[in-house]
Amino acid sequence: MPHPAEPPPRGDARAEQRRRTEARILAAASDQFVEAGYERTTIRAIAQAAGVDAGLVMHYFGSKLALFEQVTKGGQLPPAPTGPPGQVAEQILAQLAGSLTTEPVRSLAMLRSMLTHPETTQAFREGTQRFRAQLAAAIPAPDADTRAALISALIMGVVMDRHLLKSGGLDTADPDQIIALLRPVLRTLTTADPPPDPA
Amino acid sequence: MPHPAEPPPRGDARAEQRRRTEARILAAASDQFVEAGYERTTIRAIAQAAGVDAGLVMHYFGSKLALFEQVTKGGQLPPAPTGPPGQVAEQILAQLAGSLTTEPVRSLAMLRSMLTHPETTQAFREGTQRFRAQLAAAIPAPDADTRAALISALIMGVVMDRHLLKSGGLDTADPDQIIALLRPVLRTLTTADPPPDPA
DNA sequence: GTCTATAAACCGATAGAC
DNA sequence: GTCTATCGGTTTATAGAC
Repeated sequence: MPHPAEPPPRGDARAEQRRRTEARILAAASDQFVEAGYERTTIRAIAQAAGVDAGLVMHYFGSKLALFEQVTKGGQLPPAPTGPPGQVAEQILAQLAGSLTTEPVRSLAMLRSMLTHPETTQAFREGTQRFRAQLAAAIPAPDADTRAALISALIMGVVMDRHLLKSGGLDTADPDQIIALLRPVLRTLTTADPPPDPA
Repeated sequence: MPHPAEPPPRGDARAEQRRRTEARILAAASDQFVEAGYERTTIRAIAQAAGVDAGLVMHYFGSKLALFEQVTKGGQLPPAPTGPPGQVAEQILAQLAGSLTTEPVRSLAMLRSMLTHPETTQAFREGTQRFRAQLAAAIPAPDADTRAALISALIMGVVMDRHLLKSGGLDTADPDQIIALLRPVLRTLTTADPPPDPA
């Protein structure tokens, strides 16, 4: 990834240095926010972890909230589960399988502060609403809304337990086993009829 | 103290007055902790909501942490899902039905601060582990541990979305509808293997 | 570009008056 | 039993030196 938008003119050591320290601060901030949440994370701790001064962090990002929003920017729920009704379950399972192995840092930062930081609560709420709406549209059932809400809550609980709570249940389990156990569950929730009647 | 939990003998207006204000403070603290979590809740705000001074709150409960522990004391997950393997699903559904309607204040206070307050994280972790162990013992399957962990995560996600996140999905849904939709899900997770899907 | 010094606000907790 | 006054610590954020 050479230069995405603004290619630094050749030999501009200043801008390059700034870009590096800024990235280092951002990485340190991500770790802290994911680990301790918004309130308990301090600018001082971020600066220390990044090897710089606290004033510099403020000078780059303006405020603690702005830095947090930079970290969580784009950390929404996965795009969309649109598709043919029969394949919705498999699409969700594929997305979840990815979430179980590779940790989406932005999403984890949002998840951690979801319950205690008002702005994050609202952001997550809106993301969940969009996710549910699209998912419900792909479920052919009169109570599709509630089904989509349950699937959303299930995914949230699973990801949260595995990556944040680490209670010893899902964080040590095999992802393939989790997916295999959730397959019939998601089939049940995404299809209308409980009795197996393939006609 | 001769009578710790006993009602004041008779005519002891002082003790009665104290008991009342103490209960008022405790109620205000519960509200604040459930609503805003441990970090954002302040002793001053609790005192103001209770109509007393901040110093009095400290004088009664000693510290903010002690007050929080008083609020969350006994706010664990429901006791135990022991029983015959065929009835485990129904027992869980019955417990969950109760959690959906009547709000367990102590549990909600724990849930709110579960991700951001270290002591609460640990307490919830231990409670979850006990719950999972007992549940897994009642599931006749080689991967009972993972099944129990998924059920635990599902319950957590559902209760959290309904009472805390209030994203508009499960908080507005009918409890009976939620239970009905989760019945086949829990049957699937608590029984080893229904006959493979009809092809 | 980076750091030092400091301002301004808020917190939990303590001591003591009434 | 309840409240006033205050201490000591931590926080974000700002202003300016190097």
